[in-house]
Amino acid sequence: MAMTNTHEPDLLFRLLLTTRRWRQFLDQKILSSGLTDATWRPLTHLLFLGNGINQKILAESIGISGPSLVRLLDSLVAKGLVERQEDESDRRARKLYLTTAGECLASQVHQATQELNRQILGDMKANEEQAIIEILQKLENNMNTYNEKTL
Amino acid sequence: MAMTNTHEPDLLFRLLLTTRRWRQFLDQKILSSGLTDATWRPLTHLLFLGNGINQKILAESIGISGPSLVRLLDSLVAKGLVERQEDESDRRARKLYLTTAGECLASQVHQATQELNRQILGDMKANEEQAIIEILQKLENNMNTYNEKTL
DNA sequence: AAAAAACTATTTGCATACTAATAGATAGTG
DNA sequence: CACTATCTATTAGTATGCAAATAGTTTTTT
Repeated sequence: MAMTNTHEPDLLFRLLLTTRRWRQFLDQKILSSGLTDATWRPLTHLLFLGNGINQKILAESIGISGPSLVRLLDSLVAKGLVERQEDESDRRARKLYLTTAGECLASQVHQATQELNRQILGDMKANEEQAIIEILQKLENNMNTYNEKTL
Repeated sequence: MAMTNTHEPDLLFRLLLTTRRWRQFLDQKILSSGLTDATWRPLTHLLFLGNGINQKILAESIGISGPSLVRLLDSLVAKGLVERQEDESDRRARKLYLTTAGECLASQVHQATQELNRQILGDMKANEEQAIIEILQKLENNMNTYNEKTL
């Protein structure tokens, strides 16, 4: 079946490749600073969301599911970077706290990622960046409406 | 340490979220057509690259590593959709072939993904799409030069 | 031709994501 | 009050990606 090749790589496939590449890039650089793989994101988000938040809140902020976060936190707790404390007012929940070491490392990692992101973004203009963000938002909206349409 | 929240989500994080979302969206729809998760991509790429190619070529086309492809192929072979045949001219390599069932399914899945992609892209203009592709290319370039600079 | 280097595919072990099912706690309703 | 809903976190099982190490085959070099 001699299929003539009209297989232009589509936009979404390119998005997948570049995003995966970027993630590996960032992970590789951060890893050399001592933290394993991508567990750095809970740290930096916790730094900015503030101590005492729920796991649920943190998971939403990172954009992963609850169960996915549990293992990352297990690892961070084992490293002495994060603590789980029982919530007196709601005994289902656990409040999250950065330890001193965790806070320090979170700050370092945040600086490092910001610096790397600046390198990757290069001389991108603010309006270019804004344009992409709007398009990404449009993609999200289209997926949402498609789901609603076919539920 | 009351950190005031200036934690605007950066572009690259948004890319990650939207791409993950899109991938899950596509997988969910394709899954309902019978194929598991994201093993559909080797099928469609094989359809367009043509029968008789190496695993290495296919892996590059999909943008994953060799070892990552092995398992996907194992699964596809077990389902009777793909065959591995020894290459007479190079006995290290294996040539890949779609079975009749595989070819049929690949074609169906390709149509389905194209249709879904159209839905997700919505009314996006060709120049908008081109703009993003160029920006993604720029990001790739910046990562490459950064790596060369710091090797 | 013999030795060294490179290449293709695989296996193994690890990291990270998901869903589904479970335990425990709270909230809402009759 | 009791019963049901729901919510938070966890565990278990599955899927997909990687890098490193291995086996077998070329290819290149000496």
